[in-house]
Amino acid sequence: MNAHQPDEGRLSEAVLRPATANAFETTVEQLATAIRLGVFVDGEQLPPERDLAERLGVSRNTLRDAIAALRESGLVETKRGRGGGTVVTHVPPQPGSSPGSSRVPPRRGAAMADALDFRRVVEPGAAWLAARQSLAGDQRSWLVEAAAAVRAAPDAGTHRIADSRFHLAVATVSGSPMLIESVTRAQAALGEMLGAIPVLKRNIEHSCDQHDAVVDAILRGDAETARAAMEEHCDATSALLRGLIG
Amino acid sequence: MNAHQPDEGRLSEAVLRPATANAFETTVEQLATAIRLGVFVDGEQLPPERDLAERLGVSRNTLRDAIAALRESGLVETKRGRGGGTVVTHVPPQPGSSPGSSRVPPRRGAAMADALDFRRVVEPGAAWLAARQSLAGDQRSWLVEAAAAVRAAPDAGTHRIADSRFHLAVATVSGSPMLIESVTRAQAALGEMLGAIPVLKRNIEHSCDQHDAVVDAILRGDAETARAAMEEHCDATSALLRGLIG
DNA sequence: ACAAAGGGGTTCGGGAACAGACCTTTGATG
DNA sequence: CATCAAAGGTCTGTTCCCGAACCCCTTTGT
Repeated sequence: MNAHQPDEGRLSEAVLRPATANAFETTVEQLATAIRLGVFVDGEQLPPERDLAERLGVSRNTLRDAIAALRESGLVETKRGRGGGTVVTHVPPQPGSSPGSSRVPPRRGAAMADALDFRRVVEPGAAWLAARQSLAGDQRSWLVEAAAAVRAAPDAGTHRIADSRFHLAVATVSGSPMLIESVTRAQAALGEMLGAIPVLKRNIEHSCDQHDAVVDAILRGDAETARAAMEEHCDATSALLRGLIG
Repeated sequence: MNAHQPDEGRLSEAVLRPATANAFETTVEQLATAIRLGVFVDGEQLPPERDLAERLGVSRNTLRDAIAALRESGLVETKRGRGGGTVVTHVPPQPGSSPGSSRVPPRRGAAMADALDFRRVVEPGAAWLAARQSLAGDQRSWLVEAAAAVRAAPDAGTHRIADSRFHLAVATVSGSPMLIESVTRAQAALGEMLGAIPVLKRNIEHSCDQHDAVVDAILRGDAETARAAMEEHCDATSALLRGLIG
């Protein structure tokens, strides 16, 4: 109300964030996201509970509850005894099988737009930064393989996971933990919607070409081109998604 | 170890984040950061405890403990009764008064580099996005005033706060909550170090000119120029900071 | 056959956070 | 001057979560 400081409440509203939800839900969310993004692939996975709990900064008890929840959702299965453990049994759903695409949650529209904008900033940023790093040999081949895996994906579900893995790989080789987390959050936020994109052969091929362009530029150390290529890529999927929402 | 999936552990290591610290510390950190970044200016501030607690997603009890901690650090003072409340009493420290600049924490080097990289991505991104929004009149004047306030700052401490406020303002008008949070985190991570930059008149003037360039481009809706200007600005302070570390 | 080891499964006490009601101070208002 | 309302201050029962020890299952190696 004071003309001298017209921004009085705005900054505090924008900056003060609602902190953290409870540990159990956070853990479930985190693991479920990791699985859906393909951080853990199908088959035998997941570190022992004691290790995983420590890495997630959560007690083993809480972690176990979270795993139990995942088990009841059919995402994982658990076996006891030596050599046992929790394995991922997630077959990604094929889009189109559940034609609920038109059921756009009323309130989520803003969140979607936010995630798209955010992604459009951080993913090209990660590509740019990655291109400026001097990458080790295994990192270089990792990128190439990740891009190839997307192209080789036989069906829509596999494609979705391979795509996430590619984007996370780019973020990871950028070497900035804060950027990695940001890309993860963007991917997680978009995950559901990206799975709803109708999978046309043309779109996929185009997308793969863009991946290759990104990898190529990163390997050449051409940061500006890497960023531009990733921007193009984000804009393309962004356009598809916005079309779905209307 | 498996040649077929050489990235096995890498992604999970990169993606699984250590979750949350305890609520009390988080709240203290959040409020202290907000104050040091100038979200709450000197004089009378801070919403009533009940409101603030709700906005931070924390119980009033915990919030009160946090405020008590701030009070003992001399950041705020509290008055009871109607019209009372908690007011900010923070005079930002003048750099150079404590010549501990050379005491670079041994382990923090990596975190610093991370924050600088991250900022170099998200701040220009925010400027870019802000330029693409159709801004309301009060938002436009807010930007102009924020930039002017930096120029008008009489001393180093005031300058520091005005600078944060400017960058947060840019992020805010970008309209993306996820970006706002990212910029906040970057500013918070760099806050201490930025305060250690020797304040040469030349640097400050240059910095202000860059601010103006950013605002100008945003107001003109020239996204690419806005981003380029902000990149230049980030690179400039980045160079100064890296010089301090060696 | 047996023991060792590497996993998951279970239990329990203590401490942190929460929700919500209630008390106290103090400026404003009639 | 009396009263009210808007703040901070206090108390209590409950829920969540952690830490750590302990138990049980299964494979592997001798």
